[in-house]
Amino acid sequence: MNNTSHNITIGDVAKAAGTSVSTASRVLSGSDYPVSPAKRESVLRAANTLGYEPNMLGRMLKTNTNPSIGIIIPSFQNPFYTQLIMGIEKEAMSCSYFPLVFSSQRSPETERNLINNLIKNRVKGLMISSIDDSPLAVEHFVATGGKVCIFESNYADTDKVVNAKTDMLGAGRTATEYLISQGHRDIAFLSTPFNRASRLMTLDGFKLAMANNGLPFSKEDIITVQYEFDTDSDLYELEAGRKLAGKFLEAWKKKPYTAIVAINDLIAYGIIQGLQEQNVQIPQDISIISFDNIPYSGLINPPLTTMDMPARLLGQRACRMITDSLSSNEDHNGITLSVSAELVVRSSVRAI
Amino acid sequence: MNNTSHNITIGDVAKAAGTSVSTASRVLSGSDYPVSPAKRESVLRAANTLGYEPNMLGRMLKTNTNPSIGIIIPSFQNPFYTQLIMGIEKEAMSCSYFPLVFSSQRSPETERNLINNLIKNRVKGLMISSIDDSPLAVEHFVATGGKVCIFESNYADTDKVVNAKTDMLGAGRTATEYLISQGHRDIAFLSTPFNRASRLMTLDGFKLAMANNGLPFSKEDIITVQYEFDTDSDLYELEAGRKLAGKFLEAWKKKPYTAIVAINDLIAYGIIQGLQEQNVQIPQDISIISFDNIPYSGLINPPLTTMDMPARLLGQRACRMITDSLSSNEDHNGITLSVSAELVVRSSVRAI
DNA sequence: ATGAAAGCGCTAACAC
DNA sequence: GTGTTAGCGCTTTCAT
Repeated sequence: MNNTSHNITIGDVAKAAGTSVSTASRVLSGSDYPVSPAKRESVLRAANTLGYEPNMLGRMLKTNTNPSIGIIIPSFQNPFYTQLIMGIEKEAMSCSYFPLVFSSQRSPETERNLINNLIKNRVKGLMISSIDDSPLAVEHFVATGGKVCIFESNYADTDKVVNAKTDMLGAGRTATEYLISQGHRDIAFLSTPFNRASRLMTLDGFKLAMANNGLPFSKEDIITVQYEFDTDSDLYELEAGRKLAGKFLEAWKKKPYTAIVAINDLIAYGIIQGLQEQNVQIPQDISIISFDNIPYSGLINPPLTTMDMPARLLGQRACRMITDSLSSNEDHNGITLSVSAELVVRSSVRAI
Repeated sequence: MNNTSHNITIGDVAKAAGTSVSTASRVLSGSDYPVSPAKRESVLRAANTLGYEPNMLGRMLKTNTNPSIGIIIPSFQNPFYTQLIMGIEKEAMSCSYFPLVFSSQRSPETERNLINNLIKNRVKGLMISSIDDSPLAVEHFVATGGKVCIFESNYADTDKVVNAKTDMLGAGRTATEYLISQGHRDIAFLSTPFNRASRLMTLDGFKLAMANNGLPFSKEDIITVQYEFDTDSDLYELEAGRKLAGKFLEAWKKKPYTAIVAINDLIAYGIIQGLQEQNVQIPQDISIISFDNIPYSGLINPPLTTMDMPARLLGQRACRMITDSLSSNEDHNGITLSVSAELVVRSSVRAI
């Protein structure tokens, strides 16, 4: 086979089939425009013997459409996002949309570049868990006529997009109430910074549950670690969790905590690891609960009690919103999709 | 801002700048063709005030190039692939190539579709961990002038591509020798089917180490589980591992195994889980070692002794091969890139 | 240094 | 039902 042979085009096919390019196009593009069975057949055969592959670039340029939808997540390392992607992919492919998955690597700049590239490629759908502090890039995307779905961001919800999230207020509340039901009263809340709306919601759920049960809590009960970073070889969350464990150990000297709520499973893994290194037993010495229920949470020591977040389902539903508005061209902006979390009891919380 | 306003093109910019489209193109496309500073300036300003975004579709169609490289992995769920992606991404972006990541979801058909879509989009670089039994799709890709790197596949290596892998023979051997050095003589090898070349290599390493140490082994020592499948909500490997545990328990009745080598960490997690459910203690009752060293392996119970595979490094190096041959247009086909694994001792193997 | 014009591969009027 | 043709947005000869 000759590699230097020029790319074969629809014109070549038409010539070989003895038809016009329009006819060839009509059959090759799957148009419903009528073509006689005979011609159709010969076009198909010609295309086949020539090994014709349609050039999507030409098609997309002409039709000003792009059957892809862009997906941007902060990291491939966190199974929560990975499951989200899988939900989106499944839905997208079933609607013949092409999922284009990118990681911003937790860099706002990379995220902006990614969005810009999407614009340049005339991609019209975007689903994103944004880590940028500004909605500008996303707004730019919608200004060019794109539909977007935001899963998470550091800025306020806007009605120019569809928002999709798990009900973190409810989840935070349920988790905390479970701790309380097991007899815990002195509970610490360990988290990465509250620049993410979702983390704030979780915290609000925690506060609500405490207040509803007449349990006091102070600012000192809320422990955060200041810097987000992406180490090259490790899970960032594990590092953060270990740092959190260190800070908690300090706080523990001043107040007899019996339980921890951790902002997510990965962070919890890090906390547990940090604590165990200091010989604190879980759940004997301290209980811990968190959020996500990623696939490893039943495997670690101790098996983690956590709130299951239906990431796939969320991805699927959210994707449907976008594919819908892409094909119908009527948007669903301003609506907020919400799925709720469910308690999964394992062994990291003990009754006292 | 008016959403129905037509897309602004290079022509619009040229008009606003009072230049020809050629001049506008020369500055906007970053060409090194000489343009007077004055004109350049006015083009830039016009582009900026109009909010011009170059249409990559037009550019790619005209230049017959696509600055993207396609990446296909079997699943987003396995952290090994996830780390591989991260290595590739890093390298690709540093060379201004755009990484396009897809999951075949372990479906050969999906994989073929994905490859075909890449061809249709005139993407010229492909890095793949293939699960297809046939190299046809990949060969088709190279026949259209593409460069490809194969990490893993079920078919024989070809010199039409660059192959990149971890030295599984060496890894299998090292792992087994470690077991032997700890006093183990009756060792079982648990794996998903040997349709993957890499699994076969690992097995060969195992056999080699056994033979070199004068240790007998029979077919019965090699335990596999027949079907690969992708459950919707769980890690396929965990299920497979649990099944493997069941089969091993049977075999154990007939032969006093003291150690297991598992084909990878995720499978090992499943095996451990299955064994622990039957109250077998690890490593007291049985030792286990595996391959990958994914980030969770230090966290599970017991912390897993495993061979660390430098997935990121592999991804990075392999990507460089492809970007190189893409920009230089001289290919590196036929060469095989190999990185070697390293033993990480934790607590799942005991000396006897 | 600049511009006019051809053409990448495709689809969609429009005419027949 | 079929074919001719314009043109999507861009780059790149080729003149000047």
